[in-house]
Amino acid sequence: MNRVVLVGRLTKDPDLRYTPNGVPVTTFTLAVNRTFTNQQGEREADFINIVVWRKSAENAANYLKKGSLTGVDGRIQTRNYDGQDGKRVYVTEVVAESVQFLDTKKEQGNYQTTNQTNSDYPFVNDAQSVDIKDDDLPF
Amino acid sequence: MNRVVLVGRLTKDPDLRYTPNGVPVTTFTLAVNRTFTNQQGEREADFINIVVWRKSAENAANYLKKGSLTGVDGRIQTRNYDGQDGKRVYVTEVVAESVQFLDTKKEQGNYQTTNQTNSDYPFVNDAQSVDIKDDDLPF
Amino acid sequence: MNRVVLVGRLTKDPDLRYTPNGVPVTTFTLAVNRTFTNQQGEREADFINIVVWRKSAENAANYLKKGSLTGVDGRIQTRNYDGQDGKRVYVTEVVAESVQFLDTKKEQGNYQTTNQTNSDYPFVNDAQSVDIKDDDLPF
Amino acid sequence: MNRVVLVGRLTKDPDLRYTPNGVPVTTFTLAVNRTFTNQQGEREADFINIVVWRKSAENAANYLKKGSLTGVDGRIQTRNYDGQDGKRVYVTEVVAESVQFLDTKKEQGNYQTTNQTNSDYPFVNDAQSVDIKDDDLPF
DNA sequence: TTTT
DNA sequence: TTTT
Repeated sequence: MNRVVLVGRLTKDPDLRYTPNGVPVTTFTLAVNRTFTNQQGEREADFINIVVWRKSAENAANYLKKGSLTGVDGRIQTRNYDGQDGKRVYVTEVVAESVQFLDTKKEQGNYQTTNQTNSDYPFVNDAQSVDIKDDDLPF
Repeated sequence: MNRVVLVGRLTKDPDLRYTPNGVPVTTFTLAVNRTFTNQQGEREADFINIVVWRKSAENAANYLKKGSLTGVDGRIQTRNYDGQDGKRVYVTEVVAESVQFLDTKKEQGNYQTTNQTNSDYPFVNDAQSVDIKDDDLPF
Repeated sequence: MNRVVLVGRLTKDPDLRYTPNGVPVTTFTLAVNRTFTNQQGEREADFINIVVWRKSAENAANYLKKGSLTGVDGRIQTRNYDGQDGKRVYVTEVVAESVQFLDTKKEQGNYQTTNQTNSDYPFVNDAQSVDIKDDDLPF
Repeated sequence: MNRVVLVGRLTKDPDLRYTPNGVPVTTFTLAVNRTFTNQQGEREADFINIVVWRKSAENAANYLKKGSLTGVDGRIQTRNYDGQDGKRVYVTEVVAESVQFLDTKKEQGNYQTTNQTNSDYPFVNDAQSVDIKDDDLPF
């Protein structure tokens, strides 16, 4: 059981790339405002890295931009790789299964489904079946 | 909106500490098994760092140990601090609002509530009202 | 563990009432659009009844209206009572712990915390400590 | 956005049926203990109806029984039909996308994915693509 | 640095 | 009894 739901705004425009096998992957950071204030009475935010695969990746890249109010439904993923300085780098990010565009009049959503092979299927998802090379991911 | 629900097992015994003002804080890592297998047909896990505050921190330290099946309901928090090598360190972790012990017969739960001041309350929570010094946190 | 997160639109203006002891309670129905289409290629919705207590109830009544895009974080509650025709009526609804207004520029949120006694506290919540008489609830 | 996560115990053995087109569907009720107590100091539960489709339906029927500790990840669905007394009946239930068996040593999970047609796929899901006749559902 |  |  690993479930995450977030609503926040993109800190920058989304970043669409392709894996060596041509699978689209979009990354962006969501700023999610906290519901409480800190000692100084300020409302802070958490900055959460999001990864979206396949058709949803292309939709996110097309419809989202810096500042877009966005809902994300997905799961937390951890991975690690060797940094350029030789030390191990640990990454925690959210793999989106669904991205909802909340700024538009019709708040259109994109759903993906897990481990999909048949890609002419309308709701495509997750792409854990695809090799994720660390350097394909911009985070 | 920032919501996380996890079920997994502790990778080690939990670690209970106290802030300078005496607030209990427990940390542990949850291994959450994935529902799908990788290229080699193996089932992998995500390793997610959890922070629990106040009464729930003490309960978690008392009732959980390495391997305990545990449910966590909380939110993702990001923070950063200057590492000993001078580079900025970015941390993503889950602040638990509720921890449920799933191994025991009665799967007893602990609920905390946010920004609580009155601590003789049975379900105490979150402690964002408390100064969190980075070096109080073991992650 | 009982967690619900929804984003949808109010089907009507919210309904604010008070319990006999003067506790505010607001109810409304959220239309949550599905991510998939039915046999006829239409996109349907689920219509989910929401209950909000205390300070958040008053905020919801002030800031929300028919059509407002709204996020809800809460839990599923079931209860039953004897209907006027003598048969038992079973109700399933969502008790909101947090309501987020997604239409406004600052998408202001309201957080409540559970079983709160001290009510001059900024984030008040849930009111399970309060007697809920069935006929105080409009559903 | 419509997400539900529950952990609870089956109130009875699960009920496996098949739609006219042969699609397996299992239903059961989860008793989810509340984290707080009522006026009398008792800990109550919510009783939530769950619907599981396809492969997960068969797995749930095989592995779960009355009392099984079970995690459910899914979405709230509302529907209505004409009751035998001529009045409209309104139903709120949770359609499970994933069911996790928490009693077993390996807490095996079952994942489904949405709107799947190709059923030799390992993680099959949701079956909203399938006609749901109201009288196929025991609730 | 990882659990069953 | 349903929203955009």
